[in-house]
Amino acid sequence: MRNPSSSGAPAGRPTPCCSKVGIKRGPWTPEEDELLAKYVKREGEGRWRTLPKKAGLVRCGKSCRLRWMNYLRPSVKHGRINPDEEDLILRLHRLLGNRWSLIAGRIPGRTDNEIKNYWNTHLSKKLISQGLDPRTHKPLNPNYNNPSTSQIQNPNPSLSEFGETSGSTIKQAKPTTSSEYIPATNHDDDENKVVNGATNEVNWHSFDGFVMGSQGHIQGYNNKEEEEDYLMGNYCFNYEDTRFSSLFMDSMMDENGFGNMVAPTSFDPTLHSSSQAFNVHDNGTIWGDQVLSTIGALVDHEGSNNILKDHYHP
DNA sequence: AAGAGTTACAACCGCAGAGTA
DNA sequence: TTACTCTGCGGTTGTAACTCT
Repeated sequence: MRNPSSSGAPAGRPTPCCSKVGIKRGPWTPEEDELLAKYVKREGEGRWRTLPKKAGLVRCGKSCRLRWMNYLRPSVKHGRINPDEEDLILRLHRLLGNRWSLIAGRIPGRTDNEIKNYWNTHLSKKLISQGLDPRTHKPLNPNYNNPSTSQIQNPNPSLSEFGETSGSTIKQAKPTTSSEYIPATNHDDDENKVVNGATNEVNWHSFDGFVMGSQGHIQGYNNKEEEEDYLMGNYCFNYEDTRFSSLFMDSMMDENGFGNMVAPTSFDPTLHSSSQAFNVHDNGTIWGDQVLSTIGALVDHEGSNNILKDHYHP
């Protein structure tokens, strides 16, 4: 926390906006929070510069906005970041870098500030301890042999980076690149099988390569109808507890982000609303439209890789 | 028990882009 | 086109809380 009694900028630096005489700084009191929350609920967000005076606060607009966005907003989720969220942060960071607002926009209830803090205090150190550069997610030392990852058999390095072993033998989706992509319509193709090593249960990659899972478990069809829908090209994800699985992300990415991306062949968002397409718990994991927007972001981010767009809008 | 060291995170800063007159 | 304001972003700081010695 900053010292509430401190005021003004250090000598030699431009005067910050909050350094005006009489403008309060530092931690917010419950009374201030209440004033701000009441005002924003009544008048809505925006016009931050004039808000403090109207709300009866002795703060600068910037400070008010920050307090609202990062703490008071009803949609802000308080509490520890769970392992699923952590996994998603890692993967999104690998794709997007330090674009905290973009990352936060895809993790419900979490703010960019919170994610940035969590990254700086936890995840960057975690990657370093695994011998990975937290900026690039690549090995700091190419010769580094991380004992915790060296036994992972999965050919996709991103699986092992985050300790995701799950006890299953996972057959990698076809190593397809955007230029190589061939619509996979033959669902008898063993390449799309996922075999659970413990149970011998066989499931199929959804999206012809993506696996939608539940808390790291690999899921297949819930019933015969789903299987038939899938085979008919009408497949729709409607699991009760479908997560934005890390396997799903893995199957979209290689260490460069997109080289292993596989376009869907049987999923058409124009046929299924996103909420129908992905039915996800509200416990901090991803909703359907966010899955789709994430996919969109992945594609938009690179610009050069339009396989999903092309597939949806040929 | 106490001081030193470390961690977590709220809050501040400067900058850049968008919008507007 | 330019100048100005507003908003949002990412980097950084400072301190309360916690852990270690």
